[in-house]
Amino acid sequence: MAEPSTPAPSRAWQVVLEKIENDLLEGRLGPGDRLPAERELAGSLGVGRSSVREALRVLEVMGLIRTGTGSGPASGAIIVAAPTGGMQALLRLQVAAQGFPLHDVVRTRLALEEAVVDTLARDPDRSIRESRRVMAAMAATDLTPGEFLALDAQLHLSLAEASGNVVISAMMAGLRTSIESYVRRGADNIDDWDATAARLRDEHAEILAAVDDGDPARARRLVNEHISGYYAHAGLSR
Amino acid sequence: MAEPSTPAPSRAWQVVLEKIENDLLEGRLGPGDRLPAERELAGSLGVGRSSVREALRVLEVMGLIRTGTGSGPASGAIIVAAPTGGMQALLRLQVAAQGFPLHDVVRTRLALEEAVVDTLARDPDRSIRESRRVMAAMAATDLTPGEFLALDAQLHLSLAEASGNVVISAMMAGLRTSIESYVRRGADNIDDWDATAARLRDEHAEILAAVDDGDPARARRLVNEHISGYYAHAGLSR
DNA sequence: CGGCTTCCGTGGTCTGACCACAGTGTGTAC
DNA sequence: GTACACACTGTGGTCAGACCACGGAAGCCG
Repeated sequence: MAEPSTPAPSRAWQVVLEKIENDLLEGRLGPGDRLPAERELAGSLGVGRSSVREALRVLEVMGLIRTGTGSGPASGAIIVAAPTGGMQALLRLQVAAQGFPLHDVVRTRLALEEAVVDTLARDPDRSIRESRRVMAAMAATDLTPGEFLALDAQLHLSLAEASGNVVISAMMAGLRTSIESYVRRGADNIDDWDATAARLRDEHAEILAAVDDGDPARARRLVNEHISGYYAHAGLSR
Repeated sequence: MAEPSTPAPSRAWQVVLEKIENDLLEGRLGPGDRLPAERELAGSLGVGRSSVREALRVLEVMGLIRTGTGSGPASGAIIVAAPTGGMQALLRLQVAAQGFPLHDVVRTRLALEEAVVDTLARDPDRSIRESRRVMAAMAATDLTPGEFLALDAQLHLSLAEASGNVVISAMMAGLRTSIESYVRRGADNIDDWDATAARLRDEHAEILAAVDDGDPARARRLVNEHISGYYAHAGLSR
């Protein structure tokens, strides 16, 4: 069986990427560590600095490193492993390039969101205090649709974070932002916004109640109706 | 409310990325189209060619474009929107950088896999012919653990594809490869491989049967036990 | 001792120069 | 007239070198 992880790095920047990934896997690099300077990396790997920079750029956009100028501990490329940023960029671009149909994004969000409330309902130890706080903020009646939707996003994201799954949190955040502009546009299609907002508030309360009651099935059903209902109402169902 | 999509692109490569993303969103670019030449892009945007290349590198790793040398229709940067590659790279790197804990990856896979069989069981029109074909191939008794696991991955992926959700398919493929090395290593922890393989075969058959019967709940339960059972057996549960 | 200046190493960027590659066109030999 | 060989052109891939802005650190001077 061949080595799938080393498929002949024909391009110089792939050499850099691979070297860093290996250092990561072997434990030579970890969160918080600083990468060697670009010029040094280029010299030690026998490639040009521009190739190093292309690899670092990829890592930066994927949310693995953060780069800083100047000197001191905050300078250079530092492993941060911030998954959300990378997932957001990937999903946003794929949706823009029509690699990810809007409908599939919504369906995926549905699946993940159901899993989140299912987990929360099964585990009474998980704290959803942050979610309650956001929900309280949404009770204000003088919110613009934009503000309301921003809080709504925050609420759903806080639930994902409460479930304690970093991967799902990152995916949810990414899915959400990738369709953000469509959601905003969808709000314009809604005639009676106040009534819709009131309904959404009620649904949120019901979902949290189901979680508190430890009723995964009900929470699943409610969250499904909540999301698909909104998309249908905003004319985004297809 | 500010413009979240244009947060002051302080870096030159961000200008390029943003320009391409906007062209994508406005429909000026679409799958199959060719991007302007690097030198031309650099000139029209007022940035250096190296900055253009950094942006293109990001797009390439994310699976949005494919670059080719030489001349003719296959040369240059072409929009391909191949989501799987980008998702694989992202998840693999994030797991390597410990941004995504193994346990969360497995739990996410569980959630998505359950959603897949749920969808398939609810919709009798979905064809799972490919999945049956792979399952038949797995019936061979002379497979090495590596071959068996490769077919297993193929089977699960084919189910995701049968569900017709590109996003979930890409995520599943990415999650799978991101933990591939651990799965392989886990196979070594199993004493009686033949017995394990036989059990996995049975479980696959049961899952497909539940799908055929149109029983989403049973399919969910079986697929959950199938996956978490294997990880527990291989000592990867934590 | 305190404040200021200089220095140095970092990433960020641009420019120009090659190379390999693959079509295209042209010229020449037959 | 045809067919083959060659140079040409435009593409990405890469490298080297030169700046710049930034920010800490060391040294200098009052």
